[in-house]
Amino acid sequence: MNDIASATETSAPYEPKTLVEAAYKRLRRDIIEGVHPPGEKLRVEHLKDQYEVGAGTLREALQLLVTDALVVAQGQRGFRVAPISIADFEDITRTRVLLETEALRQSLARGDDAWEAALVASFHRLSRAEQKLSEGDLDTTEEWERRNRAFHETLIAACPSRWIRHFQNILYQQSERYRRLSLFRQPVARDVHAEHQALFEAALARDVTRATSILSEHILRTLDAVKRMPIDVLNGKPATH
Amino acid sequence: MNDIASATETSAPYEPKTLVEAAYKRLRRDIIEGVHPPGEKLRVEHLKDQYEVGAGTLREALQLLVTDALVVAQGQRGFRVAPISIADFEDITRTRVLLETEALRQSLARGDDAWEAALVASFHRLSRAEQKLSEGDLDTTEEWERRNRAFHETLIAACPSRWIRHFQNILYQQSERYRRLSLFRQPVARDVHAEHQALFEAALARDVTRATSILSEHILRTLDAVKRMPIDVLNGKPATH
DNA sequence: GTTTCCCGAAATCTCGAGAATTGTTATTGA
DNA sequence: TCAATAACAATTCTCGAGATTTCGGGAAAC
Repeated sequence: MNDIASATETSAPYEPKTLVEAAYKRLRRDIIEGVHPPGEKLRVEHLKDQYEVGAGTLREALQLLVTDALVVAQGQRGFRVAPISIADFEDITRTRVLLETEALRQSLARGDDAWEAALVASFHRLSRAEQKLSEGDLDTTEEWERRNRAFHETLIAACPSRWIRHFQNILYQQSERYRRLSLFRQPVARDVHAEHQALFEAALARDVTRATSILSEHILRTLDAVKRMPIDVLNGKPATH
Repeated sequence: MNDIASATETSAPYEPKTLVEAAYKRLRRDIIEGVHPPGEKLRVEHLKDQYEVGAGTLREALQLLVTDALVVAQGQRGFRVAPISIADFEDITRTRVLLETEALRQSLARGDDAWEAALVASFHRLSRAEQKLSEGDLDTTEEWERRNRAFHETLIAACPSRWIRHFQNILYQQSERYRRLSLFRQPVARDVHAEHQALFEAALARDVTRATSILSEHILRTLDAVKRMPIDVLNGKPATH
């Protein structure tokens, strides 16, 4: 089978069988979480010690990250963490709406009983995490991340288009980076659970118009949060400065 | 600036400054043109001689091709030319319609005088090539390829979304591979020029509905051609067998 | 006749060192 | 004091060789 985006696939707990992939995953995580802030120069000589691999191996991992547009390679001047900007995030968000609503449309048209069951299950898991979060248990933030992503993935899981899902994965990854970088300023806020609940019910009812409408606004709402980001973050400074 | 897709950008005559990029470009071309048929195993040891680079260098070039989904990397079992299938091409085509019509919509809404001028120019160049082609001059096929792509790129050039254009580039590349592989059976056919003419006029008139409609059908029509491909091509055999 | 196991060959993956390019600093001259 | 040039240092890019893993054929066992 033509397994597009095996590199960015996250649904299956894929076990990295090579050092390149292992380094790739660790690097990707560190970039998304802001350990390597936007614009930072990624020197191979320094990073190969930190990630405990050879120089050539790390280079390949960096090339893979260019795929996800998390790293940019400049001619003969090495690698750099992809810069960020409000315009870019706006682009990401609007394109995400375009793709994700189409995916949802197709998913609602094709989803069978098994899909419905999976949706109920993942919504339940997400609800539990959101409940704990609202009770002040901040340790579950990490877990909520995963369940949130899982819920959104399940929503469009019945979409038969591998390409749409592939592109959607890349964009989700990108927006996640922006969201992480803006988190410390805009903690959780919003009644996200209510939005998820409405989305879930509309999906189960196969109300395409309503579901896509809710999903659009759900995604677009994150735009405001990021637009209020402090400027120094956009310039690639570390979040703590 | 966040230069997404520097690897797949083709509009600017980007000069490869590193051996990796040079090998990447040559390999990509050979894969699209069918020199390396779908499913073929890409052995580093053999290819490094053919492309006159080191083993590590070629590995990096192959990793870059994974980005474009022209090559798939399997765990510890090396690289392979991405397989093809009718289902995959159908997916590619429909997703292309989704993205390219949206891009055209935005482009028509934003295109200024300079864009109009560029569109007139590229359409003129394309028309000339199509005229020569209809006169039986088969040497211009290569040139027609470029001008056809240029025309379609100019159409959506005023679309401000880098991400949509990025994804569109990838999909265009993919569909080009399918088209090349099916060429020997379905040479040129269709009155492509008439379609281009109608598309051009609708775009100049800023008739969004008409333009997107024509573009959709224009893209979808290639589906039929590929669906009539001989089966052995789909199985990854060389086109000459 | 079919399956299983084992071993050799081939290919992949990984690493460190050398050549080429870029960015910086110091020196010279006006 | 400032601009231009030249040498230096740092980093990137490239290459070939060694360790690990996978693939294929053949013999033995059931």
